[in-house]
Amino acid sequence: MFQIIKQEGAARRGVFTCPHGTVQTPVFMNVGTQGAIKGAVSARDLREIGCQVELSNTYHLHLRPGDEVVRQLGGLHRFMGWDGPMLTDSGGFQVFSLSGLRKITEEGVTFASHIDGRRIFMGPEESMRIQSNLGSDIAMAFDECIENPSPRDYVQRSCDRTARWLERCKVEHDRLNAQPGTVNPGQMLFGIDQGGTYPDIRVAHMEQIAQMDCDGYAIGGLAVGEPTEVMYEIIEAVEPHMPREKPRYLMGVGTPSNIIEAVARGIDFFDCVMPARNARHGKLFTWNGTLNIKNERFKLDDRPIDPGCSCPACRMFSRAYLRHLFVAGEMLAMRLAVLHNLYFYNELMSRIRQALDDGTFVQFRAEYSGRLGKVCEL
RNA sequence: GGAGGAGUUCCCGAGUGGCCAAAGGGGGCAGACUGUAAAUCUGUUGCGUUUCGCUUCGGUGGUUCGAAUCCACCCUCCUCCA
Repeated sequence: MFQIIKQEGAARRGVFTCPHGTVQTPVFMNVGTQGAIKGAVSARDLREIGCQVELSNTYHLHLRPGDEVVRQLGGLHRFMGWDGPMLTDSGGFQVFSLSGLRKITEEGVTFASHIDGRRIFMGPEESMRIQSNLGSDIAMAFDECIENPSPRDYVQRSCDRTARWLERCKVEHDRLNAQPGTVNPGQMLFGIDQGGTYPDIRVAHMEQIAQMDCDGYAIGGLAVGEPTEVMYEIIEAVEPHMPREKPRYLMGVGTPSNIIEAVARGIDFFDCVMPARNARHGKLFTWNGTLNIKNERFKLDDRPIDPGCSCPACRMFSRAYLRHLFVAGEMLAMRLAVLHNLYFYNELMSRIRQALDDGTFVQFRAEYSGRLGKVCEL
């Protein structure tokens, strides 16, 4: 399933095989929560911007249009027109992001739908059932993404519960895969490490779930307000306890610099809403740092966003034109910006893989880790 | 020609004696955003030597301790009647 073809320090260059194709790692998964990348980007665009894995969300698709609807239409791949690898997040992040609208018990989580307030119960079994109906290649375990900061005793209790939930996920997942008529019987399951900023809880939880033979392991609950250095320390603490031969996924991270640093610490999979959301808000990534395309300084700038980029936006349009589209509130502004930022992220991963192939990742990291987070002055 | 009404900061628009450098919107400028309740949110928007000073509410003059606010004249615009 997962083959490591090269290693440089803790960094790994691998190939992961899914029912819908192989994935070259390290990889960034493009987030299309409701079956679409926000900003008018379709599955058709994903190929052009170098997307390998598309990510969608269990909670959101369960509410709309309903996972049963998606199942009847042949699964999410067919529904949204994406035939490549796909991961579905479990709804565990919504336990965090919709914290004002839910109640947690041992059984699971009761949400008040953010759309109409309707009560939605989701536990490990429900999350697995929904993800099975969606037919993704990788299902994520149903967890609680714990807010930061949280008291130690709460984090401990939550992690214990998340571990019990994983056992239930595993049982239900295996049962559903074995059932006749399952949309994607080859669907895999990734477990998720939690533990807030407490290294010992993190490690103990990781050791516990590592024994459950998941297809991959994720570190969740990071980049939720803790300092970046703390995030790196947690990754360093947990990484040695993650199974070597299985893919590692750092959930919801992050900035280009975060990704480079996490690859250096042994992570293979990433996802983040940042490139898409920032793009919609006019903040663009370039190889010389970030820029806010809405800034007045681009009013007469006839150059592309990034001269070194060959995304659909940079191939045809100037900064001045893009700025105009943003200021004028044209939809095209967002679409072009999102295409650019996602292209950039996918290209970033491609260059990371190339550096690992060439054995030059150390140099790559030294050159770009700091630079990509700075403001682009050019 | 007659009768009414109106001129406020970049724009629209509140304010009818001191708590007003002046509400609220818009526009402008800038910032935030990390498993997406986000095409969202925040800050700022007269000048300066910034717990204070200066200039500003069509113009000029006046009343008053104090005027965007009251008075006189003037300028401009709008509506109705002839």
